[in-house]
Amino acid sequence: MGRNKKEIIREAAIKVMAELGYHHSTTDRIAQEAGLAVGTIYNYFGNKEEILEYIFAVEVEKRQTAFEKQLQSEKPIFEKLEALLELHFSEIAKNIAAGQILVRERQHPGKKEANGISAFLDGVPQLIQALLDTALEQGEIRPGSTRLLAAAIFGAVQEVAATAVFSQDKQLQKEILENAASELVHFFSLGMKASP
Amino acid sequence: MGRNKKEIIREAAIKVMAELGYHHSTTDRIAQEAGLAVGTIYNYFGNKEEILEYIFAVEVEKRQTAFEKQLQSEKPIFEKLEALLELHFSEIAKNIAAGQILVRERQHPGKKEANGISAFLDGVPQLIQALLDTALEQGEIRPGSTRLLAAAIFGAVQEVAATAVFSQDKQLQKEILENAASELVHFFSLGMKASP
Amino acid sequence: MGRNKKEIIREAAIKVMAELGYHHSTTDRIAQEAGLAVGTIYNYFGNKEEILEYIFAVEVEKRQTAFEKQLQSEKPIFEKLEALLELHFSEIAKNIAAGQILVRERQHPGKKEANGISAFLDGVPQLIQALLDTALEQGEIRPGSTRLLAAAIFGAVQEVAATAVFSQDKQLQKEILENAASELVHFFSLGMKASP
Amino acid sequence: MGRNKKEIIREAAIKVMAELGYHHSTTDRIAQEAGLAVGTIYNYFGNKEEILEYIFAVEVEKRQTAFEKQLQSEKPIFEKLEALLELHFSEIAKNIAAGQILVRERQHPGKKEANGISAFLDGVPQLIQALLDTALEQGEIRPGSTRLLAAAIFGAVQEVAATAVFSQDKQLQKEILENAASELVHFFSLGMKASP
DNA sequence: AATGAATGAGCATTCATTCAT
DNA sequence: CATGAATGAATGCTCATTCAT
Repeated sequence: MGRNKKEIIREAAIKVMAELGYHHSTTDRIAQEAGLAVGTIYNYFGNKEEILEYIFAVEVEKRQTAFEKQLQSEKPIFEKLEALLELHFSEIAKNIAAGQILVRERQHPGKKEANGISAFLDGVPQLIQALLDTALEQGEIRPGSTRLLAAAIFGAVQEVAATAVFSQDKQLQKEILENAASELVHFFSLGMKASP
Repeated sequence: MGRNKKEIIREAAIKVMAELGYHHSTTDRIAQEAGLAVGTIYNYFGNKEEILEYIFAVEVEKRQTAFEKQLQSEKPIFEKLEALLELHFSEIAKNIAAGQILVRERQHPGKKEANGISAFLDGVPQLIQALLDTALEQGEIRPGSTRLLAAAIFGAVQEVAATAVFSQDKQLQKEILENAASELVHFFSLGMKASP
Repeated sequence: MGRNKKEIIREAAIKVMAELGYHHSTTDRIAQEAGLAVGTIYNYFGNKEEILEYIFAVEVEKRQTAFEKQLQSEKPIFEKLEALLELHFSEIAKNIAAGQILVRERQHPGKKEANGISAFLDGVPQLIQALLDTALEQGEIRPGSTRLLAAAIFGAVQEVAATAVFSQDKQLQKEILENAASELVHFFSLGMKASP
Repeated sequence: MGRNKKEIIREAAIKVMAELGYHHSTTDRIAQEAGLAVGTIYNYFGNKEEILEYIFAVEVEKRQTAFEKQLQSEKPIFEKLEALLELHFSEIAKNIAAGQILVRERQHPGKKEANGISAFLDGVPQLIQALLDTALEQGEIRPGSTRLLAAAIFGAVQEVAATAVFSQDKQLQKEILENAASELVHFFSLGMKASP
């Protein structure tokens, strides 16, 4: 029951924050969207920021297990990566508004403690780096700074997702989200250069 | 004189916004940092957001001519790209605070008209795409969605820059900024895959 | 049973209000301290203020009978007074927290009807005045405004009690509470002036 | 000019807080009473509590110099005391509303640092005690706990003032305020007891 | 009677912007 | 042009009270 209410608030907040951005989203507006009184929000969240953190946390959790599964699998790195991106983009396709938030909000006002936001913005790059480190040991990828590469990959994925979720053209949006995983992995593995 | 004042405000705003983020930066604080009265700011900018736009606009302008020069040159695409990134990262190295803003602020609350912010966030990917389109025609790169690739490249660059400018480790920061251009272009051209 | 619950709430409220003051004491906090649900409080009290009134009322009642007894006794005024203060300070010593409330809270936001609070803040001075009026008739005390003297005495007692109950030094607290009655009566009867 | 504005706010706040009590006084209401915008209040005070502190501080200051003068004079203790009370009650007579606040508000939520409120509630009793200590050394008063006596005197004065300022009967109010000083000092020096 | 989730009026405080000097 | 005091709409959050279960 309580879970249900918290869920209602999360969904309302996603709708509102996707539309207005975190800073222009008021707690009153979120409450209204949720069909609840403002006070009710504060029975489930300590403050406005915690709502955003929770939105991130839920999205992170959705990807978490998949991530761990792939990390431990024996598949070649690029297959792992593609599986992860496939999941990521399909989740975004299922919830464009959440995708907009994931891609646009960057509040780390102090970056205190581990919260859902830094779990995503900092945690995901770290996981990617772990993936690359393993691949490097296995000789699957060329030598290079896995830290830098992980950042590059994360950024690339985020920006492609951003392009999709903020696209006005719904057809284009769908296309990008469907093809992004394979196109990006292709790009990440072989680069853009035409074969000689 | 006027130009000078506007410049003073821009620099003060960069300092403040880099530290506090756009939303937590007050006009009073910026005025204080600039050694001016708040009112004076409004003689040079219509409102707070215009300051941010101007910060972006100036950074865009710094890269503009270089971009156009490269677009028209006959060099191979990856040399062009590397030249551009070299410039970009060296500019960031010269002004870390400005880099933090470039990389963190994403206010398109309506994305009204063309402003300095969208000139960067939307314009740069478009320019990259133009670059790729030309390269594609020349057969320098494999077929593929240049739009998606352009977004990926822009995102990768932004995130690597973010890693650098928010790094506490100044030595690491310097390293990343120095090597990012060549490492990224290498990555973009040939991918990560180990050669067989 | 019901009586018991009301008592539990009163005691919890004393603990909380002594610590936080009336205005910073929340009904939730009181309920928690009482081991009850907030709603339950409202089965025994109409609103938060009534709890405070009840606290005062109970303390007043404890002193009431003693007061009446003394009023009707034939003892000299200062013996009566000392007996009353003795009772008062020993009650406070038995329940410091209640004493803190008695001494610190002064909500007469309208002073509507007769409630426990005004029964204490207004009633006690009136009773003292009655005592003095009798003594005056008997020629036990000098002529003078008994209203003013009653107020002075009440205020003096309250402030001495305040000094004690808010003292950090538990030893000092005990000392004050033990000696206050006799010292104050001495003071009230003969004043401070050194005998010639 | 600024001084003037702060003064206007202080006076408005006295009016409002005397009527409604500190906790029921809203900043909006104070601003309205002052003929200013709420924001303006915050140009002169950090928060609502500081207004109350300032009210106390100003009242304290009015009595400060007189206090110091009397402390250093050679007059007999009871003359000093009477002079002080004379001042105190005449100040209250000049500003009944301020007197109501002085007598009713007891916010020491933490009693952090020295503020105007504790300067009054704690400071004045200490000053009285210092006065008594000197008198004791001089043999002007009987031996006894000057701490307790100081508290008693302070409380007596406060309560008599309270009786006056909250009296509906304006004539009575005037009378009390006029006679309080001499009546109280008489009481303090010789007590109430009828001479044998 | 007991519960405690839901309520929403209420309020302190912030801060971009204005404009008289 | 420069100033900075004044403005007041906007907003996050609290908490006494209610009421369906």
